[in-house]
Amino acid sequence: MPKICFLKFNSSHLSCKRLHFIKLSNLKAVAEHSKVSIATVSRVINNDPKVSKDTMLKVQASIAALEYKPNRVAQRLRSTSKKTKLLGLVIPDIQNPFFVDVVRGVEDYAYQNNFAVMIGNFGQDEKKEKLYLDILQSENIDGLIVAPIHGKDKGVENLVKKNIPVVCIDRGLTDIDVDVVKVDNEQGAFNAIDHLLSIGHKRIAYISGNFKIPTYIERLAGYKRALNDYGIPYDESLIFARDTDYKSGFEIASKILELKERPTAIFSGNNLLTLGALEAIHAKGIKIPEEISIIGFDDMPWSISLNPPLSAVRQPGFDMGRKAAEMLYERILNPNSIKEKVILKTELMLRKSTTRIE
Amino acid sequence: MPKICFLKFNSSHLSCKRLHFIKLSNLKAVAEHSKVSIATVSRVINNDPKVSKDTMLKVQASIAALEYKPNRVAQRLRSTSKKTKLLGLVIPDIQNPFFVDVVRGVEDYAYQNNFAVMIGNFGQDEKKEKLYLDILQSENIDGLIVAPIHGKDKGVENLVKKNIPVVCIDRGLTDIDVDVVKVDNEQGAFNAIDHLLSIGHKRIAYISGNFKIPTYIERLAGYKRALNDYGIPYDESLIFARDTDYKSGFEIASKILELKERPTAIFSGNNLLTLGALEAIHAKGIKIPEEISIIGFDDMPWSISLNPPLSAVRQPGFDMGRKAAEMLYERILNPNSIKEKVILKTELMLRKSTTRIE
DNA sequence: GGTAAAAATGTAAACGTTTACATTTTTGCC
DNA sequence: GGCAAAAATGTAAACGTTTACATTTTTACC
Repeated sequence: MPKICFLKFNSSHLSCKRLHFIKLSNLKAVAEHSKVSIATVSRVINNDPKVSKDTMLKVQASIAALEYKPNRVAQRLRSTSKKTKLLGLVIPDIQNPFFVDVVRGVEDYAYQNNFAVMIGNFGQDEKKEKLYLDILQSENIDGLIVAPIHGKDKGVENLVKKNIPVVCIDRGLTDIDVDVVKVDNEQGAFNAIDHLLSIGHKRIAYISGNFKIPTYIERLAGYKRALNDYGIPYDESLIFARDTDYKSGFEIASKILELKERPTAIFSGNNLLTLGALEAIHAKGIKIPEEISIIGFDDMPWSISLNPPLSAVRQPGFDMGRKAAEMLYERILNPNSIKEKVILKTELMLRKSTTRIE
Repeated sequence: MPKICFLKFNSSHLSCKRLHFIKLSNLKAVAEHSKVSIATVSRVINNDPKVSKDTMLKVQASIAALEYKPNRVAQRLRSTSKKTKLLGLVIPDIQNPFFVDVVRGVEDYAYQNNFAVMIGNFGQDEKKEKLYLDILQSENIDGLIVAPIHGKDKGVENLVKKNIPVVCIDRGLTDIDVDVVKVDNEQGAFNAIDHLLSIGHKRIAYISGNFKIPTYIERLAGYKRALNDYGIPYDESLIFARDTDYKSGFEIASKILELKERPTAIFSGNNLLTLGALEAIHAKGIKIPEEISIIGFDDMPWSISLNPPLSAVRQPGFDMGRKAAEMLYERILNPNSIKEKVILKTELMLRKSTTRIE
């Protein structure tokens, strides 16, 4: 870590002429300005059909003149559920470019539909996730998009039970019926391992995230299925699971590279793990793909600029976010319809980090 | 773009036993439960000293029993300014890992102080920025952290004029006095160019972001100063500015590489531009650093895993975010104190993407 | 035990909306 | 022009808090 230096200086040319507090205009002000009741103004704002064209125009003029913007807090307080236009989004790790894509997808939809988004990033910390869930509830959100910390996430379960619209992304909930948008993890992992096997690899290490997260269980299943298809016995000593971050990737890969019988390929379970593993491999001066092949789950925009260009299982993060937002909107409008599971396909992006052996 | 397939199926084992609508408890419920007035309950919640120990305990028991959580929306509506615990954060591009770090820094502070954060990502789209500023205002935020779209950002100026606490990050505002946390861009760029010059480069192309953004003007100044120190004339034909994204980086770099008299080094103005430029260079099969050197502004956690490990000017994004949040908190508590500018240092991270020539 | 001051509690009015209901105005028709 | 129905508008009560002020209870002291 670099030393950081805070240079402070104060702007001296300060002409602090008591800022005359500009009061935000409210319904009442508009009502007075256009000489109608606040109810009528409210109706104009909400496009209520039963207001005459004349008054509508008049009120709209006043709104423009006073630069009136409805107070969303009051709106939200008043109208319990519906049309308060606030979404919650709770994700495990905003450093993971995959979730950044998800955020962008959600935000894209939200922006188009005039929703605001309140984001909580819990960094796989269950207490933090709980806090964010509580806060979002107290903020009267219309609905929530969340990647539950694990399959039995009580916090998320509770929201669903309270009938708050919830859409899960990336991972579902095991004990409760809920809308989900996820990826076909099993098939995605299968494709990656299948490819490695097809080019001669037999000892393939798997750097996984924590197996409490359903995603990683599914990916392991794909790994096993591919092995099974090739008649290769499953060797548990090649499976490594810890946290889902850069550091773990680095440390696990370092350990793998020290193994007496070193695997010829690594499959790494997410973005950050892959990047950590790459650093470990480079640090030891081991050549990719000549000495070891690697495929990562999660593609990144700059995968092609890595050393070497990385082969990866691409997940459509943006689409996942956007679809989740769409589904949430549906759910808000229609709280009692049947819950839906949407499974998106992955795509194996073959680049230069894998090679045929033997 | 891969084709995306939506497999839909409905969960059939749906046991939709009319969820008995769990009503969230409110002050009134707690008051009744503990047989005091709502005012007293409110006092307990806000740690008002003038409530007797006995009642406090009694009320706290009721709060626990009913799982009461204060409604933040009502709190925010009622108490104009202060203690509503909501921050706005408006950033230009969440795909840029630098801003992700900033977000993390802000969120880190917010979490510790029980603030919620409402994020808007405007993608250098002025209309979108405007919308987010409006929304956040209507949400009665306590204060705003924002990277203004340019130095004369009217939207942000207006908020400041309305006396809403604002801290600018990454870039300031030219016409108005406001709190700012930024980086010494001029020196950062100077260091990079100085290093390139010191190892013999003379033709150094600069891929910049849009010069309406103050950051890029400052970086250009550093570029010029370094050139000047070495007595090398400034050649405007080596300066390229467009949008601040991956695509621009790719396209500009492609153009640079076609130049009859090709520069021996590239200095690229941000993260995404660098990544785009790298792809362009790799696409043409040009070797870094043998055939061309490159230094980027903005370091990334995985810079070391790029091909080759990238030399870069490191900005402390996390610290910037955290410091901004701290300053905003100060500003909220103390709206009329003197505005502050905090300038953080950059650090030149030398890796393998530059080499001595001649 | 009576008093005044201090401490604890309660009452009710805000905050800026939405909306059921009541009231007024307009319309169409004879 | 008178009438009923339809359309437009207004009134006032909510939503869940905070807080100034009023009231009650406790404390301390003689």
